[in-house]
Amino acid sequence: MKNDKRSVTMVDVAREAGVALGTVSKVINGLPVGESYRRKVEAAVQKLDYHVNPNAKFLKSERTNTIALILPNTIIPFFALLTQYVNMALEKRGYKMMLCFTEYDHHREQELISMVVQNRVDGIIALTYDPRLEVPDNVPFVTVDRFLGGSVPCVASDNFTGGRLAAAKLAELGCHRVACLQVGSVLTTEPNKRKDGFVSGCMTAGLTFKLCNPPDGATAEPFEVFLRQELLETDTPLDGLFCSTDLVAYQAIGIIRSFGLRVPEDVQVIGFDGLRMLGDQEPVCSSIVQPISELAETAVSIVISNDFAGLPPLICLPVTYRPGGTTREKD
Amino acid sequence: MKNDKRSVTMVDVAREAGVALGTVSKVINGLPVGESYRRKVEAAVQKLDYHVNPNAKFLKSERTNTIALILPNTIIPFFALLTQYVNMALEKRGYKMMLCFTEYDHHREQELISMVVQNRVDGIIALTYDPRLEVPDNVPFVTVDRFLGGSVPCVASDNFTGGRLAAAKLAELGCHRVACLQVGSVLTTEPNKRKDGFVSGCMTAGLTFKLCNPPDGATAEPFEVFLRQELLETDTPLDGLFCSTDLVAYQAIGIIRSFGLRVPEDVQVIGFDGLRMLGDQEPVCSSIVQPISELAETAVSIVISNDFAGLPPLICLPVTYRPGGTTREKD
DNA sequence: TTGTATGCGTTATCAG
DNA sequence: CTGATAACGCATACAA
Repeated sequence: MKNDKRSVTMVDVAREAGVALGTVSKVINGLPVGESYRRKVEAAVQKLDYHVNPNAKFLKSERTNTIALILPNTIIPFFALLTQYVNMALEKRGYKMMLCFTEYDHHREQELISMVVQNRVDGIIALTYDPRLEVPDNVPFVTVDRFLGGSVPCVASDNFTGGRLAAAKLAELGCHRVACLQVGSVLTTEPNKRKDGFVSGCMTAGLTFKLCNPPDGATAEPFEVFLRQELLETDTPLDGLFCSTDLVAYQAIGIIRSFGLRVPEDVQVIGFDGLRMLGDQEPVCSSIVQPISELAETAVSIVISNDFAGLPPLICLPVTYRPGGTTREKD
Repeated sequence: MKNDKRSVTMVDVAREAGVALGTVSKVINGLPVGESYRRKVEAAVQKLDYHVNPNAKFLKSERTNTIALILPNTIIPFFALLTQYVNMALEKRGYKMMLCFTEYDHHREQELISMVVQNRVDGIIALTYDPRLEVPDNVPFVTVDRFLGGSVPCVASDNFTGGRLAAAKLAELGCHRVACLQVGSVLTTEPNKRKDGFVSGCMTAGLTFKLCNPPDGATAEPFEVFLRQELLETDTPLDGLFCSTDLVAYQAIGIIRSFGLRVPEDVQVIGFDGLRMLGDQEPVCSSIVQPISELAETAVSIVISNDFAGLPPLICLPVTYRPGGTTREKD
């Protein structure tokens, strides 16, 4: 792999081709130029293995062809997938991605935004947790799953409909007494609507339902208490469960089985996300699948278009249901 | 969040502070400057909210403060973790990460290397699969888990010792007839040494062992055939299993249980990687844990130092054993 | 249509 | 120690 230490510039190409600097620039940028000149330049470019220096280019244009993606981490599968798809969507459009991890730290969220703005990114896609996040007004900014106000476009799955769908499915699968498990969130993030949709769906389907919505904190303790109460210490035990996240579903299933009950025979469980074990193995559970790829595509195409004019403040993408072994499907 | 459209430059700062451009530059870069001048400049910087334009800076310095990380994807947990830790290690040192996904495509691997070189990255960290990968000779290049030849530093876990450790553990835990499951790889990647270490460990511990090393291809079919043979259709069934990857272990455990056998009661299983379910839940299995964070730190510090002189071609980092519910620990 | 000259924001070189 | 001034590589008005 060759690549001269002293990088070759347009001047070198111009000299080699025997034309002027400006002509080379035009050829490179696809502007009209005499055919014979074009050929000479192209030959020289080939010969010298010339490539434009992005720094110099962007110094003039004030653009960097870089979009920042800000999210908590990449350990959580949903974030990992989002990262991957955003990267692909950007690459397809000739953009680079600047990846930033917040680790759920509100302060870092704000710092990182300043940082990437200073780095002159052309846009920001963010999945943050600070309800009072200050958003730059001079660089395109779109959020994923966080509605920060009318002026900041938010791309999200149709969480409400997803919740309704889960309720409808549980009813269809023969459940009568169901519950919704959701990790708290004082702030009104979009995913919170899953619960609301579920409630709505239960009412439509005539299902008896309970809610368990402990405040934040990663422990599964409150779920265990709730499930013990509603599965063991009652004579009308639950037979269906909707969890606001596949991760919650995973924990819940563990708890249920530790009680000696079976999933899906005794309790059917539907999660939300559509994750797979270890990334690409079997589904974690029956789940409302988020269209992560489309979320990424949409978010990217919005930041890049930079046309926030006729845009609805909240763009909802459709979700689908996928059986995953924790429900009793008919067939 | 304010940020003037027309970005403020050093010239503005100089004018505001009433000093010369060069002086501002020195203050910004921490070069010696008269105390009174420094103060004036700093005040002006504050007042104008000035930030250096990285493009302009790097245009001169021919550096970008960016390191490329090239790997298959971020869906596989090991890659996701590596991405995260590399990012952190880079950020700590004031570098940015340019993330590139190969999707295991040899051609893309090569293309991406060219691409990032053209983008003037200051170094490359790569986890690739093309045995004949062409490595640029003008930009620092270090691999993870792939030994490409003496001149390219490779950072890897101590796979051999890990394999030995697994064998020793299985022996210690009372196994007598064990086997090693490894997904093939014609190429001699570092992880292949896990099997070699395991063999060595078995000999040391006096364990009877078998190997199952099907060629590539993601299907678990060959493992099922092998396990059926060695668990059901023999009168000296295995009682211990070492899998070259937690993912393989996960598949194997599924197969074993589908036979009606129990893990760890009937068969103890040790994997390799130290992954956790859904990113941060309980361990996938008892496993030889890779020090992913240290791998990242090491790789980063090497590319950045750019001092490949006295460097051993292969840097092995120590692994540890961690019980994860698929072995019968004493306590 | 092609070539020339200038500027983008910094750093670095040299005179003061 | 400070302050002009010349690059850096490219784009682009403007002149030829």
